[in-house]
Amino acid sequence: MLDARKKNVLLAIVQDYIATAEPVGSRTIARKYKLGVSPATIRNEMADLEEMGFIEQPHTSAGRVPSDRGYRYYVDHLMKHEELTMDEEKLVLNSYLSKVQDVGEVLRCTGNLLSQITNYTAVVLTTHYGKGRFKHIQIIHMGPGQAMVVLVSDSGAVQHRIIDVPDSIGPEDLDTISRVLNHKLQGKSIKNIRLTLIKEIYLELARQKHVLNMAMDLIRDGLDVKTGEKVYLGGIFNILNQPEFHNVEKVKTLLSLLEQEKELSNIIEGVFDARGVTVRIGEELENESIKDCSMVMASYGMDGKPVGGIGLLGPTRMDYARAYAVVDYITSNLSLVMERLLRGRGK
Amino acid sequence: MLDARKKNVLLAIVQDYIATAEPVGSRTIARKYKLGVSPATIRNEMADLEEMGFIEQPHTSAGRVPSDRGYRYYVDHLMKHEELTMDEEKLVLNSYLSKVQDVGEVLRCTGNLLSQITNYTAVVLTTHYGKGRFKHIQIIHMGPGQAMVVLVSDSGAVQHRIIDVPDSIGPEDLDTISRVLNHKLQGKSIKNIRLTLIKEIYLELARQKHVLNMAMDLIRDGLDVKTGEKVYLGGIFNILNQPEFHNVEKVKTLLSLLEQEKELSNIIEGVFDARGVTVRIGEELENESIKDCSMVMASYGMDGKPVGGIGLLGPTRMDYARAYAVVDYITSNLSLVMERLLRGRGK
DNA sequence: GTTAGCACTCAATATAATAGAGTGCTAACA
DNA sequence: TGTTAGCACTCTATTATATTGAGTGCTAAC
Repeated sequence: MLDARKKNVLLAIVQDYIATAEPVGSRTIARKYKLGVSPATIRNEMADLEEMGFIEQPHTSAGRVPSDRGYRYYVDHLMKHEELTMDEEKLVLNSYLSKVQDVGEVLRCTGNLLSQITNYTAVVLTTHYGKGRFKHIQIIHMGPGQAMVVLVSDSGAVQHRIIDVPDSIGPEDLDTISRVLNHKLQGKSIKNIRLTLIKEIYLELARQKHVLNMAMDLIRDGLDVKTGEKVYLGGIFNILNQPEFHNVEKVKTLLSLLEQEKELSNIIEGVFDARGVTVRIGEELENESIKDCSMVMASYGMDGKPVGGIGLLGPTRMDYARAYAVVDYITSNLSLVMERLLRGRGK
Repeated sequence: MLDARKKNVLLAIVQDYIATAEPVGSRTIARKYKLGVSPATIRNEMADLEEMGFIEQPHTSAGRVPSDRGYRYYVDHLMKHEELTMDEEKLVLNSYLSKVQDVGEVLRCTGNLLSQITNYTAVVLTTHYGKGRFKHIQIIHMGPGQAMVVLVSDSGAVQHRIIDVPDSIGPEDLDTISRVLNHKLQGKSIKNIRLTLIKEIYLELARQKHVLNMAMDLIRDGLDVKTGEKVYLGGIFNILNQPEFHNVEKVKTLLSLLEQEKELSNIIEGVFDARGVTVRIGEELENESIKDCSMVMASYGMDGKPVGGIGLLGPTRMDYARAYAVVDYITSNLSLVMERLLRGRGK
């Protein structure tokens, strides 16, 4: 599709623009990238590349800038895949070693790591709660009339909630209910708990009438967990270091997007089914307010099933090779950490 | 200290500047605020006020702008206290009614409310975990070799953590340990748990040797909770709507502060002991990067004891009267919500 | 003590001039 | 036929220069 020299010119333009954020002229390319031809020749090639839609000109007397399509071609065909430095890998491993207490903490830490290493804004997403499967429930008696429900899903999400209980119900009753629920709910999809189980619970607990009502209430209200995903952000203000965001209006539209977690999770969920790292460039993100941005994303998970995703958000001019390497390295480690966390060291 | 007319002039300057963000000239005051005197007279008063340090001039041919000291005088002596509109109060109450499941959720919601109503950036802080007192612990058996520790403090914070346990320990053993710990730790300060209890636990469980080691490990590692406060932010990007932040450099220093949770919590913790709403203006915040900002803060709590604080961050030119009213209204409601949440409806 | 009047200051805006980077095209060259 | 030197042209960015206008401080009169 593109002959070797055109590829080289495009590569030079993309690399130079990523590095300098200045439109790239023919002379610069000839000087810096030694393609063995004169600026005039390069100008001809550039005219062709522009006609094909890979680069564009901000105005007549400026150099060329890659278009979304140009970046896409770069990512798909020209980009050299990088690796992290030893130091960076060590940083990641150490962070994970010291934070393996709690899923939320691990994800927050992941967001910070991502942004710290890359200087881009990081987005970390946990999967929709309702998609998980039931793992364990425990109702803990905390005092007269008060109890706490703790619900754990196989994706590692833990929900807790304080509820009121009739004074007549003691710790043993709560244990009974817990046991029955655990038995009945094993492996069920959390989203469907309410629908499927009312009858069964009824039969099981019919003999202990005073406990029954409580259990029913619990299923109706207590398990009505918030089903939203959770989004962790890291390095929000990193984006301000990019020259394309020296204008406050742009920053505003971007930040207001970052506050709408719904939008973000839609974008990232779109790549859950993809293998490995996915890059969405500019308009490919299909969102007006970040049409000048790109996102490098991947999902993490257990046993090959995704339970969440991470993404790096930067200008379309971002360093894709580096972002790609970082996202790749971190997702695979994150998946390991999650498995260890949810299954215990032995397994 | 200031005669009535000077007060009126100062009030006019502060109000006008808060409303317009433009330096206020003598003519504007005479026209808009009908003090019954001519611009020339006002100029004389302004010269006095400037000499006293209440106002300053950005440059010779500009109007006057309140100084930190001017705002301070305004807040202490001139400000009229406002109330929220019915609609706003309703909004707050409704939000709280629908979110009373979980402390974290309530605080996140509070951050959003604050920023939504005021258009300033909201900071919501929970108290230092170690300062709370032990309320309940439960070790839940989740499968062979795996258990979850749930720790609740009287300030409502809940910590959960998955731990490995020896395969030889079954659910009943975990119950035993839970029971002993609950008994021994009742009401103790969480920070001191480790120091005070090792001996006692030892005596209590000496007979059940196989459980003892596990309990010891738990005390040593499992209860070593993260002691940091938690900070919830709302409406970070609201600050961008203020004309004083049209310059990206300022935004950057501010946002980088907002990412340092430590700094923020120090500021807010400083007002935990104060009754009611506290206002810190500009340099009073003692932090270089927000010397052009002010914060309106208050603590919320139970039984008069603070368990956290909230704050509104805006430019020194912020609308103190309104921020004051909002912070006041929301802290008192938040305190109620927290009490209800942690004690159950009846009490 | 108050006020009108006026010269003065200084940022902000508008206007013009200049420099410089980069292009596209043409014509000559290998 | 592909490559290249040369050159006129375009357009932004920068700098220099006027112009405007809000607002002041001071003085002198009321």
